[in-house]
Amino acid sequence: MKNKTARIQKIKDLISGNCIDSQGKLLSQLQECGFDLTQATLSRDLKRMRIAKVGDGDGGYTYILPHAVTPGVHVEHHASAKPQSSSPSGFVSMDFSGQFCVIKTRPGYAGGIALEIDALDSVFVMGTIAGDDTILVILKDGVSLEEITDVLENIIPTIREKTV
Amino acid sequence: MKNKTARIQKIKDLISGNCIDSQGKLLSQLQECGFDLTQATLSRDLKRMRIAKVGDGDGGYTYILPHAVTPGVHVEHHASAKPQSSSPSGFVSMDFSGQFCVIKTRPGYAGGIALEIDALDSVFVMGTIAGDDTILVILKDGVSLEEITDVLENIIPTIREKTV
DNA sequence: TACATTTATGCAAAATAATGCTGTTTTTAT
DNA sequence: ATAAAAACAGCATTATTTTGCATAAATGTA
Repeated sequence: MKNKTARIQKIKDLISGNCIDSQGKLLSQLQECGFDLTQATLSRDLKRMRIAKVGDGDGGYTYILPHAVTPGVHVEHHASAKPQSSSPSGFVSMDFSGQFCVIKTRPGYAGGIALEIDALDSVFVMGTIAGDDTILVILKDGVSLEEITDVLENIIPTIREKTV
Repeated sequence: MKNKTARIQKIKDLISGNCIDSQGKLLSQLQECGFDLTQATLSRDLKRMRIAKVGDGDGGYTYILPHAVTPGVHVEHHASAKPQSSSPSGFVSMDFSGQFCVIKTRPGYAGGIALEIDALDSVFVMGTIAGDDTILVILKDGVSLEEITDVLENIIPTIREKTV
């Protein structure tokens, strides 16, 4: 076996960092990084990792990391030091687009979580508006998904796993 | 064109209700339901809808809607269970601009209608926030008036006549 | 240690999915 | 209303992904 664990980690990095639209491309990048494998193995890795290829809304495709899938529990391999969700147990998912970010919560939690976001007093956030189970976060012009995720991660540690 | 809107809706129903692991199977089911299309068209539909195929954690694959299902109970909407076009009598008007769509309702109806919109689970809608007589629908970047109208028409048949 | 099991992989073939091109239908603009 | 543009969908073909089979590496067991 040729270091599967490191490979898996690298795949995650590549997927989340770049726009990859085929196993062939991903394979090349992995090989450039020194991993020695074939496309068949990669296909099996992706299957196990529940990584999927989806339309990117702009004519192409892109691979994405999984988000809470119904059957079973998703086990994070390198469990590591993620502080346990001390916070908003009401958080459900996050979606980003343009100048906004929409956070879905369990019914009734939106207001509370919005307050926490406001309290962060981030320069990236212009403001929030909360309903019962949805929060609209209005971002400063030009803020990226990466940036806002970094901010929100402070109160929702698991946010990266739930971002659509 | 052979009723694309209905087909799209049916695809969602099938995807969320069953475990489908290939376009071929999905195609068969659609055909059994009376839809006449080819695999090529289906492939394009899935791309536009951002539906993805992922490992199901049990040796197989399954197609999933882009919005992860809320952990816990997942209520499937069968065609029949669709919030009947009770033509929300509370609907008053719709206004569209940029990445938003504002729906005016009769006092007290906003929450209910927003729920119906959420239930559509449309790829075009990031979320909704409802007050007492107004619903703010946050759209995915780039969604057109035409697209969102098609979606909302499912629950508000008369929407085209009331769009500002 | 020696043997049985399980897990990983490569290879090549099979199965699936994506798309270029083209004729139509539907919209939009004039 | 008519022309021009955009959206759809089929067919055939190409590209990509998945998998059966066989082998090797790791793990478990007596």
